[in-house]
Amino acid sequence: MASPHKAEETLTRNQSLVLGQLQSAHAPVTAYALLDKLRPQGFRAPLQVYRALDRLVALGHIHKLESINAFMACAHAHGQGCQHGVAGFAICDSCGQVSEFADSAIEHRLEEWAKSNGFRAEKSAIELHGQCAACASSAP
Amino acid sequence: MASPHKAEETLTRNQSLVLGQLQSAHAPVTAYALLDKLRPQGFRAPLQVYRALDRLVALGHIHKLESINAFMACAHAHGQGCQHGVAGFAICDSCGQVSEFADSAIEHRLEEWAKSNGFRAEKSAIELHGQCAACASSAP
DNA sequence: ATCGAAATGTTATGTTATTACATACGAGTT
DNA sequence: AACTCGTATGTAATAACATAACATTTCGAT
Repeated sequence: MASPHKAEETLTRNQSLVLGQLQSAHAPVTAYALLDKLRPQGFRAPLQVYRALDRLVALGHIHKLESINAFMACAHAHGQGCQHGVAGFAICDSCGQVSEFADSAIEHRLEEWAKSNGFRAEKSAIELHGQCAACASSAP
Repeated sequence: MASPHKAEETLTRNQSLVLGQLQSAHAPVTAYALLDKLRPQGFRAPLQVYRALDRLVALGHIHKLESINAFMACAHAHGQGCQHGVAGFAICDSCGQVSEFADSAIEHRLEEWAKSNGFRAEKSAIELHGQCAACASSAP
């Protein structure tokens, strides 16, 4: 449930390129936007992006934001097999900025629910929508 | 944040048809599946479904499951403007069954996070994936 | 060197969702 | 009835997101 990822493995060229793009963007990016950004590096088809994304998600390097069909580099350092638990995301519908957060109490409650209902949880998505502090104050 | 919905209003024909389908299905249904089921009633285009879905979500009668692009009738009664808080969903990846749950502790933690970060939350999506009790026991 | 697994490249297609614009319907008014 | 305003509908086209199927290449282990 805590979705630990596999030990650090060397990434392939495509995976590194995609991860690099996501790390330098400081906001979520869609698969097709990544494709466009990587055309200069030889990317030509959606699958090249989706395959890299799948792997990077599995390794825990990036997150998929299900409610906006976009991907973000994980906010936590990934030096040597970091493991962190359930991640939550607060997505600003005005400016697109996303904050990643972790809350062990939430994780705990989800585990409790799963346990008492016999549900074997493997992954989770927790996404808030609204307005970030900056946007909320500029558009009251 | 608790996403209360508007007072009960009479639904239009299209909205009633879509809601009816979702209530009789006891599992999530995609927009295009709804379209196919409603062709006998005269539905011909995706927009007819999407417009009804948008309204039903806004009224709180149904939920969108962001991680599977499907919709479900709200598990709670909707007699006269019921209001319930943040809903969570446990989605079985084996059989497709979904359990809706509410957890005030989780809601509280999300509100805390929003408050301390100045985030004005308007809606939330909490979705677990894994195996339901039945599937977990039959495929250990 | 050669074998097999994993990664990649390529084309086509499937699935989900929206834009843009035209038309119809219902309530309130004159 | 005719008028108008707001909401709901109908329709066509297209945009955006994602995968299937299959051929080819790469690369480590033998």
